[in-house]
Amino acid sequence: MKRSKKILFQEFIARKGLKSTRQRGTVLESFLSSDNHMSTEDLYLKVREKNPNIGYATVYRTLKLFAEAGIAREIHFGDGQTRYEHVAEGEHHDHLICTRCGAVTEFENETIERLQSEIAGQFGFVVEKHKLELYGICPKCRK
Amino acid sequence: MKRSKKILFQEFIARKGLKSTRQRGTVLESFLSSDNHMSTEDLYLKVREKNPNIGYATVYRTLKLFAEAGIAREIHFGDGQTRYEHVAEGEHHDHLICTRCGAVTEFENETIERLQSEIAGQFGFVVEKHKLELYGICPKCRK
DNA sequence: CCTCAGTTGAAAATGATTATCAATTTAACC
DNA sequence: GGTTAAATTGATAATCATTTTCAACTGAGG
Repeated sequence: MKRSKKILFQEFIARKGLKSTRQRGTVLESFLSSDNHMSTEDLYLKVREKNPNIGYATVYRTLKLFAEAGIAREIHFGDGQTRYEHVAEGEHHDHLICTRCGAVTEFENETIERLQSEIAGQFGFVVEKHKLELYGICPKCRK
Repeated sequence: MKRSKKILFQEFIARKGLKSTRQRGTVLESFLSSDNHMSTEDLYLKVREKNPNIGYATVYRTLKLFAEAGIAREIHFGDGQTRYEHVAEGEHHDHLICTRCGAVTEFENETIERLQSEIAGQFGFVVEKHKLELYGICPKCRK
Protein backbone atom coordinates (compact mmCIF):
# COMPACT_ATOMS: atom_id res chain seq x y z
CA MET A 1 0.00 0.00 0.00
CA LYS A 2 2.77 2.42 0.86
CA ARG A 3 4.64 0.95 -2.05
CA SER A 4 1.74 1.58 -4.33
CA LYS A 5 1.60 5.26 -3.40
CA LYS A 6 5.24 5.56 -4.32
CA ILE A 7 4.56 3.89 -7.61
CA LEU A 8 1.55 6.08 -8.24
CA PHE A 9 3.71 9.10 -7.72
CA GLN A 10 6.42 7.75 -10.00
CA GLU A 11 3.85 7.23 -12.69
CA PHE A 12 2.52 10.73 -12.22
CA ILE A 13 6.03 12.14 -12.43
CA ALA A 14 6.69 10.22 -15.62
CA ARG A 15 3.37 11.10 -17.19
CA LYS A 16 3.97 14.78 -16.60
CA GLY A 17 7.55 14.69 -17.79
CA LEU A 18 8.80 15.72 -14.38
CA LYS A 19 11.87 14.51 -12.64
CA SER A 20 12.46 12.15 -9.80
CA THR A 21 14.64 13.80 -7.21
CA ARG A 22 16.11 12.99 -3.85
CA GLN A 23 14.07 15.81 -2.26
CA ARG A 24 10.78 14.55 -3.60
CA GLY A 25 11.61 11.12 -2.31
CA THR A 26 12.31 12.47 1.13
CA VAL A 27 9.13 14.50 1.26
CA LEU A 28 7.10 11.52 0.07
CA GLU A 29 8.57 9.25 2.71
CA SER A 30 7.89 11.79 5.42
CA PHE A 31 4.37 12.22 4.21
CA LEU A 32 3.64 8.50 3.98
CA SER A 33 5.03 7.79 7.41
CA SER A 34 3.17 10.63 9.08
CA ASP A 35 -0.18 11.04 10.70
CA ASN A 36 -3.13 12.20 8.73
CA HIS A 37 -3.99 15.91 8.63
CA MET A 38 -0.45 17.19 8.97
CA SER A 39 0.04 20.86 8.30
CA THR A 40 2.62 21.91 5.76
CA GLU A 41 4.75 23.19 8.57
CA ASP A 42 4.59 19.89 10.45
CA LEU A 43 5.68 18.08 7.32
CA TYR A 44 8.45 20.58 6.75
CA LEU A 45 9.82 19.91 10.21
CA LYS A 46 9.63 16.18 9.63
CA VAL A 47 11.43 16.52 6.33
CA ARG A 48 14.12 18.62 7.96
CA GLU A 49 14.93 15.77 10.33
CA LYS A 50 15.91 13.64 7.39
CA ASN A 51 17.55 16.36 5.37
CA PRO A 52 18.04 19.82 6.87
CA ASN A 53 18.93 21.28 3.51
CA ILE A 54 15.47 20.96 2.03
CA GLY A 55 13.74 24.31 1.93
CA TYR A 56 10.25 25.42 2.75
CA ALA A 57 9.38 26.10 -0.85
CA THR A 58 10.25 22.59 -1.90
CA VAL A 59 7.94 21.10 0.68
CA TYR A 60 5.11 23.35 -0.42
CA ARG A 61 5.69 22.54 -4.06
CA THR A 62 5.98 18.85 -3.47
CA LEU A 63 2.81 18.61 -1.41
CA LYS A 64 0.92 20.30 -4.22
CA LEU A 65 2.29 17.69 -6.55
CA PHE A 66 1.03 14.96 -4.25
CA ALA A 67 -2.43 16.47 -4.40
CA GLU A 68 -2.25 16.66 -8.17
CA ALA A 69 -1.04 13.10 -8.31
CA GLY A 70 -4.00 12.02 -6.23
CA ILE A 71 -2.07 10.59 -3.32
CA ALA A 72 -2.87 13.48 -0.96
CA ARG A 73 -5.75 15.83 -0.47
CA GLU A 74 -5.71 19.39 0.81
CA ILE A 75 -7.98 20.11 3.71
CA HIS A 76 -8.79 23.40 5.38
CA PHE A 77 -10.16 23.52 8.87
CA GLY A 78 -10.94 26.87 10.42
CA ASP A 79 -7.37 27.92 11.18
CA GLY A 80 -5.35 29.53 8.46
CA GLN A 81 -3.31 26.43 7.72
CA THR A 82 -3.46 24.02 4.84
CA ARG A 83 -3.28 20.42 5.88
CA TYR A 84 -2.84 17.28 3.84
CA GLU A 85 -4.45 13.95 4.31
CA HIS A 86 -3.77 10.57 2.79
CA VAL A 87 -5.99 9.51 -0.05
CA ALA A 88 -7.01 5.90 -0.07
CA GLU A 89 -8.24 5.25 -3.58
CA GLY A 90 -11.99 5.44 -3.93
CA GLU A 91 -12.55 6.05 -0.26
CA HIS A 92 -13.99 9.20 1.14
CA HIS A 93 -14.42 10.21 4.70
CA ASP A 94 -15.68 13.14 6.67
CA HIS A 95 -14.44 14.73 9.84
CA LEU A 96 -15.48 15.10 13.42
CA ILE A 97 -13.46 17.88 15.00
CA CYS A 98 -13.23 18.56 18.71
CA THR A 99 -13.47 22.27 19.32
CA ARG A 100 -11.73 21.92 22.63
CA CYS A 101 -8.68 19.74 22.01
CA GLY A 102 -8.60 19.77 18.23
CA ALA A 103 -8.70 15.99 17.86
CA VAL A 104 -9.93 14.84 14.47
CA THR A 105 -11.92 11.65 14.02
CA GLU A 106 -12.84 10.32 10.61
CA PHE A 107 -16.04 8.66 9.62
CA GLU A 108 -17.94 7.49 6.62
CA ASN A 109 -21.64 7.17 6.10
CA GLU A 110 -23.26 5.76 3.04
CA THR A 111 -26.68 7.23 3.76
CA ILE A 112 -25.40 10.76 4.04
CA GLU A 113 -23.47 10.40 0.81
CA ARG A 114 -26.59 9.25 -0.96
CA LEU A 115 -28.72 12.02 0.46
CA GLN A 116 -26.22 14.53 -0.72
CA SER A 117 -26.42 13.45 -4.34
CA GLU A 118 -30.17 13.41 -4.04
CA ILE A 119 -30.37 16.96 -2.75
CA ALA A 120 -27.89 18.22 -5.29
CA GLY A 121 -29.95 16.53 -7.97
CA GLN A 122 -33.01 18.47 -6.89
CA PHE A 123 -31.12 21.63 -7.73
CA GLY A 124 -29.85 20.25 -11.02
CA PHE A 125 -26.34 19.97 -9.66
CA VAL A 126 -23.96 17.13 -10.35
CA VAL A 127 -21.79 16.62 -7.29
CA GLU A 128 -18.06 16.28 -7.85
CA LYS A 129 -16.93 16.27 -4.28
CA HIS A 130 -18.13 17.34 -0.90
CA LYS A 131 -16.92 18.34 2.46
CA LEU A 132 -18.67 17.56 5.71
CA GLU A 133 -17.30 18.63 9.03
CA LEU A 134 -18.96 18.23 12.39
CA TYR A 135 -17.62 20.38 15.20
CA GLY A 136 -18.25 19.48 18.80
CA ILE A 137 -16.81 18.21 22.04
CA CYS A 138 -15.15 14.82 22.04
CA PRO A 139 -15.78 12.23 24.77
CA LYS A 140 -12.42 12.83 26.46
CA CYS A 141 -12.99 16.54 26.78
CA ARG A 142 -16.49 16.07 28.07
CA LYS A 143 -15.39 14.18 31.14
CA MET B 1 -36.48 41.69 10.39
CA LYS B 2 -33.73 44.03 9.24
CA ARG B 3 -34.78 46.22 12.11
CA SER B 4 -34.39 43.33 14.49
CA LYS B 5 -30.82 42.72 13.37
CA LYS B 6 -30.00 46.32 14.10
CA ILE B 7 -31.58 46.00 17.48
CA LEU B 8 -29.74 42.77 18.15
CA PHE B 9 -26.50 44.50 17.39
CA GLN B 10 -27.37 47.45 19.58
CA GLU B 11 -28.06 45.10 22.42
CA PHE B 12 -24.79 43.32 21.85
CA ILE B 13 -22.93 46.62 21.82
CA ALA B 14 -24.59 47.68 25.05
CA ARG B 15 -24.07 44.35 26.76
CA LYS B 16 -20.36 44.44 25.97
CA GLY B 17 -19.92 48.06 26.98
CA LEU B 18 -18.92 49.00 23.45
CA LYS B 19 -19.85 52.13 21.61
CA SER B 20 -22.29 52.85 18.87
CA THR B 21 -20.49 54.71 16.12
CA ARG B 22 -21.26 56.12 12.71
CA GLN B 23 -18.83 53.65 11.12
CA ARG B 24 -20.42 50.62 12.69
CA GLY B 25 -23.78 51.83 11.53
CA THR B 26 -22.54 52.22 7.99
CA VAL B 27 -20.96 48.79 7.90
CA LEU B 28 -24.09 47.23 9.34
CA GLU B 29 -26.31 48.85 6.74
CA SER B 30 -24.02 47.76 3.95
CA PHE B 31 -23.97 44.25 5.30
CA LEU B 32 -27.73 44.02 5.75
CA SER B 33 -28.44 45.34 2.28
CA SER B 34 -25.97 43.08 0.57
CA ASP B 35 -26.06 39.62 -0.90
CA ASN B 36 -25.15 36.66 1.15
CA HIS B 37 -21.57 35.33 1.11
CA MET B 38 -19.90 38.66 0.54
CA SER B 39 -16.17 38.69 1.00
CA THR B 40 -14.67 41.22 3.37
CA GLU B 41 -13.27 43.04 0.39
CA ASP B 42 -16.67 43.24 -1.32
CA LEU B 43 -18.16 44.68 1.85
CA TYR B 44 -15.31 47.10 2.18
CA LEU B 45 -15.99 48.42 -1.32
CA LYS B 46 -19.67 48.74 -0.55
CA VAL B 47 -18.94 50.60 2.66
CA ARG B 48 -16.62 52.94 0.80
CA GLU B 49 -19.45 54.02 -1.48
CA LYS B 50 -21.26 55.37 1.52
CA ASN B 51 -18.25 56.73 3.31
CA PRO B 52 -14.85 56.71 1.63
CA ASN B 53 -13.11 57.53 4.88
CA ILE B 54 -13.79 54.22 6.53
CA GLY B 55 -10.68 52.06 6.55
CA TYR B 56 -10.07 48.44 5.84
CA ALA B 57 -9.30 47.64 9.45
CA THR B 58 -12.61 48.99 10.63
CA VAL B 59 -14.53 46.79 8.22
CA TYR B 60 -12.59 43.75 9.36
CA ARG B 61 -13.10 44.60 12.98
CA THR B 62 -16.78 45.32 12.56
CA LEU B 63 -17.53 42.12 10.68
CA LYS B 64 -15.93 40.16 13.48
CA LEU B 65 -18.22 41.95 15.87
CA PHE B 66 -21.22 40.94 13.78
CA ALA B 67 -20.15 37.34 14.01
CA GLU B 68 -19.72 37.67 17.76
CA ALA B 69 -23.11 39.32 18.03
CA GLY B 70 -24.65 36.43 16.14
CA ILE B 71 -25.98 38.40 13.20
CA ALA B 72 -23.34 37.14 10.75
CA ARG B 73 -21.38 33.97 10.29
CA GLU B 74 -17.93 33.51 8.85
CA ILE B 75 -17.65 31.05 6.02
CA HIS B 76 -14.58 29.77 4.24
CA PHE B 77 -14.80 28.25 0.81
CA GLY B 78 -11.66 27.00 -0.86
CA ASP B 79 -10.21 30.38 -1.86
CA GLY B 80 -8.22 32.30 0.66
CA GLN B 81 -11.01 34.73 1.49
CA THR B 82 -13.26 34.99 4.49
CA ARG B 83 -16.88 35.59 3.62
CA TYR B 84 -19.82 36.49 5.77
CA GLU B 85 -23.36 35.30 5.55
CA HIS B 86 -26.53 36.47 7.21
CA VAL B 87 -27.71 34.51 10.18
CA ALA B 88 -31.42 33.97 10.43
CA GLU B 89 -32.02 32.97 14.02
CA GLY B 90 -32.31 29.24 14.52
CA GLU B 91 -31.98 28.47 10.85
CA HIS B 92 -29.10 26.60 9.38
CA HIS B 93 -28.31 25.90 5.81
CA ASP B 94 -25.63 24.21 3.78
CA HIS B 95 -24.03 25.11 0.50
CA LEU B 96 -23.98 23.87 -3.06
CA ILE B 97 -21.05 25.47 -4.85
CA CYS B 98 -20.53 25.44 -8.59
CA THR B 99 -16.91 24.71 -9.35
CA ARG B 100 -17.21 26.36 -12.73
CA CYS B 101 -18.98 29.67 -12.15
CA GLY B 102 -18.74 29.91 -8.36
CA ALA B 103 -22.48 30.29 -7.84
CA VAL B 104 -23.61 29.36 -4.36
CA THR B 105 -27.01 27.81 -3.68
CA GLU B 106 -28.26 27.20 -0.18
CA PHE B 107 -30.26 24.27 1.04
CA GLU B 108 -31.51 22.67 4.18
CA ASN B 109 -32.24 19.06 4.91
CA GLU B 110 -33.67 17.77 8.10
CA THR B 111 -32.66 14.17 7.49
CA ILE B 112 -29.03 14.98 6.99
CA GLU B 113 -28.99 17.08 10.13
CA ARG B 114 -30.44 14.22 12.10
CA LEU B 115 -28.00 11.70 10.66
CA GLN B 116 -25.13 13.93 11.61
CA SER B 117 -26.06 14.01 15.27
CA GLU B 118 -26.55 10.30 15.16
CA ILE B 119 -23.14 9.60 13.74
CA ALA B 120 -21.45 12.03 16.09
CA GLY B 121 -23.26 10.31 18.95
CA GLN B 122 -21.75 6.98 17.94
CA PHE B 123 -18.34 8.49 18.54
CA GLY B 124 -19.41 10.05 21.80
CA PHE B 125 -19.31 13.53 20.31
CA VAL B 126 -21.80 16.27 21.01
CA VAL B 127 -22.20 18.35 17.86
CA GLU B 128 -22.05 22.10 18.25
CA LYS B 129 -22.10 23.07 14.62
CA HIS B 130 -21.37 21.60 11.27
CA LYS B 131 -20.38 22.51 7.79
CA LEU B 132 -21.54 20.74 4.68
CA GLU B 133 -20.48 21.82 1.25
CA LEU B 134 -21.24 20.08 -2.00
CA TYR B 135 -19.07 21.02 -4.95
CA GLY B 136 -20.23 20.36 -8.48
CA ILE B 137 -21.47 21.80 -11.73
CA CYS B 138 -24.64 23.87 -11.67
CA PRO B 139 -27.40 23.45 -14.25
CA LYS B 140 -26.48 26.62 -16.11
CA CYS B 141 -22.90 25.58 -16.57
CA ARG B 142 -23.86 22.11 -17.68
CA LYS B 143 -25.75 23.33 -20.71
C1' DC C 1 -18.80 70.57 29.20
C1' DC C 2 -15.23 67.03 30.76
C1' DT C 3 -13.26 62.96 31.08
C1' DC C 4 -11.93 58.56 29.70
C1' DA C 5 -12.47 54.21 27.83
C1' DG C 6 -13.54 52.69 23.42
C1' DT C 7 -12.77 53.65 18.37
C1' DT C 8 -10.78 54.92 14.19
C1' DG C 9 -7.61 55.22 10.09
C1' DA C 10 -3.12 54.77 8.28
C1' DA C 11 0.57 52.32 8.11
C1' DA C 12 3.49 48.79 9.72
C1' DA C 13 3.52 43.95 11.06
C1' DT C 14 2.31 39.24 10.63
C1' DG C 15 1.70 34.57 8.87
C1' DA C 16 0.92 31.54 5.25
C1' DT C 17 1.91 30.79 0.71
C1' DT C 18 3.95 31.82 -3.94
C1' DA C 19 7.13 33.77 -7.30
C1' DT C 20 11.89 34.81 -8.72
C1' DC C 21 16.29 33.49 -10.14
C1' DA C 22 20.98 31.86 -10.20
C1' DA C 23 23.06 27.55 -9.30
C1' DT C 24 22.43 22.64 -9.45
C1' DT C 25 20.69 18.18 -10.91
C1' DT C 26 18.26 14.83 -13.73
C1' DA C 27 17.24 12.15 -17.87
C1' DA C 28 17.92 11.41 -22.48
C1' DC C 29 21.06 11.24 -26.19
C1' DC C 30 25.44 10.76 -28.40
C1' DG D 1 31.03 8.52 -19.64
C1' DG D 2 30.28 13.28 -21.40
C1' DT D 3 26.94 16.83 -23.09
C1' DT D 4 22.97 19.32 -22.90
C1' DA D 5 18.45 21.09 -22.32
C1' DA D 6 14.89 21.28 -19.28
C1' DA D 7 13.39 20.67 -14.69
C1' DT D 8 14.43 21.46 -9.82
C1' DT D 9 16.17 23.48 -5.81
C1' DG D 10 17.02 26.75 -1.97
C1' DA D 11 17.31 31.34 -0.45
C1' DT D 12 15.05 35.26 -0.53
C1' DA D 13 11.86 38.62 -1.99
C1' DA D 14 7.11 39.26 -2.99
C1' DT D 15 2.21 38.73 -2.28
C1' DC D 16 -2.27 38.40 -0.16
C1' DA D 17 -5.42 38.44 3.47
C1' DT D 18 -5.71 39.74 7.96
C1' DT D 19 -4.11 41.85 12.42
C1' DT D 20 -1.71 44.95 15.26
C1' DT D 21 -0.01 49.38 16.61
C1' DC D 22 -0.62 53.91 17.95
C1' DA D 23 -1.65 58.69 17.96
C1' DA D 24 -5.67 61.32 17.20
C1' DC D 25 -10.60 61.33 17.80
C1' DT D 26 -15.34 60.52 19.64
C1' DG D 27 -19.35 58.74 22.18
C1' DA D 28 -21.62 58.34 26.69
C1' DG D 29 -21.97 59.13 31.42
C1' DG D 30 -21.17 62.13 35.17
